[in-house]
Amino acid sequence: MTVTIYDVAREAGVSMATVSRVVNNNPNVKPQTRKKVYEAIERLGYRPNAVARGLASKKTTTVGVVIPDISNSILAEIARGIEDIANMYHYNIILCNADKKKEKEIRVINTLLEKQVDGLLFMGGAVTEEHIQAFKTSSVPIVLCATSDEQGEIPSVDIDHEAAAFDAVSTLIRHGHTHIAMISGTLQDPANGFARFQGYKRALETNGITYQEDLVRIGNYRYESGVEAMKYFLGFKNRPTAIFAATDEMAIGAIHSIQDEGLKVPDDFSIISVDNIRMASMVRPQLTTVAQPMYDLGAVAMRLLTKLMKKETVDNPRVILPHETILRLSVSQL
Amino acid sequence: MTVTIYDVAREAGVSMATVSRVVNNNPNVKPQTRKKVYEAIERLGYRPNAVARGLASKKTTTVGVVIPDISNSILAEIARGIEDIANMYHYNIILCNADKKKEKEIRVINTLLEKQVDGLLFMGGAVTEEHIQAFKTSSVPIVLCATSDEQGEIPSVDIDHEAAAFDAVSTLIRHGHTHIAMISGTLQDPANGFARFQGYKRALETNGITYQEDLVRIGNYRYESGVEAMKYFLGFKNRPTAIFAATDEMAIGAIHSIQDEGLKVPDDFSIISVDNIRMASMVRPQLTTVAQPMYDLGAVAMRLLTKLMKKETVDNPRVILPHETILRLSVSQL
DNA sequence: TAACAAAAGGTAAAGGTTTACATAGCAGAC
DNA sequence: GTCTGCTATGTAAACCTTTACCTTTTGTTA
Repeated sequence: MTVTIYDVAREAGVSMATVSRVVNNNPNVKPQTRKKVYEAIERLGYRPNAVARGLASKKTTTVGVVIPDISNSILAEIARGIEDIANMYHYNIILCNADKKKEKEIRVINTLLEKQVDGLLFMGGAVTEEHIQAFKTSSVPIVLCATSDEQGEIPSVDIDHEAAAFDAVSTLIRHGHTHIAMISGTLQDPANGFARFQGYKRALETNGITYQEDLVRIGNYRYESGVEAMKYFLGFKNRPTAIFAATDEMAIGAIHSIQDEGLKVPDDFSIISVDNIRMASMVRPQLTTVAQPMYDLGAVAMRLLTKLMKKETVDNPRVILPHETILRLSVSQL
Repeated sequence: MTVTIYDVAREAGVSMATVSRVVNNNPNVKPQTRKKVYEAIERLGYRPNAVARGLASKKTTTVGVVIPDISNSILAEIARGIEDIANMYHYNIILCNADKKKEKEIRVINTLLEKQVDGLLFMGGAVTEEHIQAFKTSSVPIVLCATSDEQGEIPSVDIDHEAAAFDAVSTLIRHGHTHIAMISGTLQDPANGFARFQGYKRALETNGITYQEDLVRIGNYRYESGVEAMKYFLGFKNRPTAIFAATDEMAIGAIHSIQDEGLKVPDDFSIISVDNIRMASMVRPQLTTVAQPMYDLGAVAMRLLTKLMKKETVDNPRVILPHETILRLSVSQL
């Protein structure tokens, strides 16, 4: 049925070791022999069995990726970066959605380790003590992507969410705004939630603006919650003049909420956010936002992981990628 | 170093076969023995080696997915459907981007088969004779998702793109439009390109409207090419009153092209398209479009594949999922 | 209590590679 | 012609399970 390395060896009149050498490009094979073996492989339609190979060599050339949700456009972009670099280094990707559920995350990490992946790329919500424990049972390297652990024990690649938010709000302030509301994510979420909120607060404080709790509204990162939150601010007698949204999607929701009310962006409200999803420039007015390098986040994380898997020494295992403010049309001088 | 089934067996004072039975939930084990084994597993931190298991059982509980580009939101949504169902049936997914490049597609198919996946889900551009040949060397089932082969030899799950386009254009006609332009994809692409174009033509013909070649503009499915194509139509002395775009993204590009000219949708132009991406309802005016059930496409394809992998008989190996016209605000009566 | 069936557990081979080690062949130095 | 040291090739064990088949134990029935 299945043709094995033995069949090829017999067909080519050599030993199986020689066939193995040919298949693995070991130089110690006479060109003439190599040719015979290739011909036999061709004739029999031999396909090396990567599972057997993995068992014998203890390497699977496969890495596990746990991701909250591949249908999220930001994460999909990161995943593309991961896959491209993985591919470049001849690794394949086993992808697992875990929806930021701790229990599911732990479960897929274990499954992935059972499958003997050569490395693990983890994207998720908070990295808890329980995660760290699961990571510690691993004999293969692990890199955190677009998240990081409190203690900084684990190699990671991320942006500085706090600074990104700080820059966004500072841009608003530089445009003369002082009455600035925020549409935040949940403060339980360390990166997109808490850190971005902290950046907002610090920007206000740095510029001598008093933080007001009622100017912060918690959303769930999605469009609808942006619409919702903005409706709330629209109800104020003393409306803010600018809105900082933790994500582009919520910002776009806010814009439409404003427009549906017959008001204008940026004339009546300036809007800024963090992310720079494709949609940010596919909306009117185009959204001013602090770009996070999504593709690079994935690419750099995967590159780091390849180094770790090859046991190369890495200078800095905790990479912070730069963010960049993209000025478009949703922010104007007050 | 690594703890094996032998170590567990010794620790629990049983044979390795018993450990294997316990791990695989074979009922022929005394509860008491089972408990001893579980305790030994716990004590030693034993983790079954899925690679060895795969070699012995000739099953990897892994399926290969070749996808054009995971960062495309439609495909990411399909992928999510695939992964959810895979997960439900305890399969993992090896994901490979192939960018609709034939050569790359063939290569990853071979890699995936080497990795002994239990099945293959293929999304791509055209399914050529060469693809069919590659599929034929496979001993595991293959399902086409969001594509299909001319000959219909291979199980597949897709929508009827021609009918979807037909319905879209018919909606325009029902609203009184007769001067209808199309922003198409490349006609080399069988599904999103050629089939949708055919649907456009058939709808015109069915309603006694003469097809005019200069009312069709070829784009690349993306926003910018929608903007571009619409600019072209805007240059006409005798402008069309409605636009059918092959994809939502191009339709949104067209809308903005119109708005940037100071004109209005749907007052000056009605716009309709096919897809129903998330963005379609996050844009003003909200886009009327023919929805394709993206998540279900993936989910149903994966479900079909599980049946094939279990050698269950399937009634209909060529599934066409229904599409549905979503009336929103970009189309109005002429 | 004998006889038998079913349940529980054990033994060993098989699965398809890689790889450490051994051997054969051959060129060049002396 | 012998010895040295490569290069080329072969042999066999190891990788960690599953599983077919066999043996022992347990339980049931007459």
